[in-house]
Amino acid sequence: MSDGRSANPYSGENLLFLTDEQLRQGIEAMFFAYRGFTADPDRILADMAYGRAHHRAVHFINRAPGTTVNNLLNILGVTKQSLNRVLRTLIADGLVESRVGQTDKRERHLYLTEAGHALEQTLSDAQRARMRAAFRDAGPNAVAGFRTVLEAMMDSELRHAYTRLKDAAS
Amino acid sequence: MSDGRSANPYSGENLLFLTDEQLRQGIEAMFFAYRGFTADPDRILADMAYGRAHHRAVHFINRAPGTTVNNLLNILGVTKQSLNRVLRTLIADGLVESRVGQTDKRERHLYLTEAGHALEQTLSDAQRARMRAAFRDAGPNAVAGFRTVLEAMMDSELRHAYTRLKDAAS
DNA sequence: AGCTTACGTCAGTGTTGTTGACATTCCAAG
DNA sequence: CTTGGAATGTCAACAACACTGACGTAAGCT
Repeated sequence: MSDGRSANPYSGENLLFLTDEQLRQGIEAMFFAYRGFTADPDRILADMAYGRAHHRAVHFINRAPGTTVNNLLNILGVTKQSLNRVLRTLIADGLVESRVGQTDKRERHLYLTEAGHALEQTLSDAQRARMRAAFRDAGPNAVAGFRTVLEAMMDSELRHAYTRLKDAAS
Repeated sequence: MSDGRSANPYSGENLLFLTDEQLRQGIEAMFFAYRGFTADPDRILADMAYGRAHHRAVHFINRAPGTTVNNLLNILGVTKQSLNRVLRTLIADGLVESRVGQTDKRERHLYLTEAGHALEQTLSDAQRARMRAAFRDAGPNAVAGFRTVLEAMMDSELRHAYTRLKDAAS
């Protein structure tokens, strides 16, 4: 356990927060919390013919309107075939619009329709409500720590994708 | 947004951490971080005939040796048919042992075999390594906040399951 | 004896991931 | 200018893993 890094500001007894038992509790907290995190949208989606994959697609198309399929692929981390099945149903149902690229006609730019925005609102309202309650209960200091740890846990490519989205919103 | 709870210690401009944009960033952080969280075990499991479901089962059997099938069902939040498929392969491959209950012979108590422990070690070593790096980078204060928010995000039943596991380890 | 509980299993279905094959479009080398 | 390769996106088939529903067995409880 003690790796003896002298550059680390937390030394000696303060390293107790890095014991295997602490890490295991962090792992389990992550597991149980993620279940809660997806529970509300999942309940809403269960009534429709959609699943979690549709939610993710709708979320990120709303977040970055006009994004290409390839771009969305990198963010979601699935194969293009997998994403395509989801997009096909969303387009067929009139929730997403796919426009051929102006400069590069190979690209498809994705936009939410009115109905798509409505679904996105419904889903993210539910998810934000839980997040808001958790944030409020925990307080701003805990929220800052929450985000610091999560960012440190991401793969570096995903952290960049996350940062780009974050910065684009400002 | 402003719910005007006077019992809340964070008021006025401090509520900025509860804006929709902040919540959205929390949601995205959760999404990307969870991908990182499962990436390492997934890579290991991909080479075997196992998946994430096997990992979860092995993790919690290791965590609570002798647990019953029903108990595991509640923790994992899947149907018995779903869990059974996983358990059957784990037992057939000699990673998990199922013992008929002493007092109640209807129950099956689950234990990891030597080989089961070996797999659990491999998987949780990989997962803990990432968690440890994230915790160390973020520092103990952030880690405390991380766990506070995650606990607040759980469903209450799951929070109880989580707390029981946590307390049982002390 | 009859009801409930715990567990296992078979059959069928849906979502979501995968690989393989293919069409279209762009671009650059010859 | 043509041709070959790279990039983008679509269609088809398959695997993993969740779900529901129905049924069977053994054991405990009233």
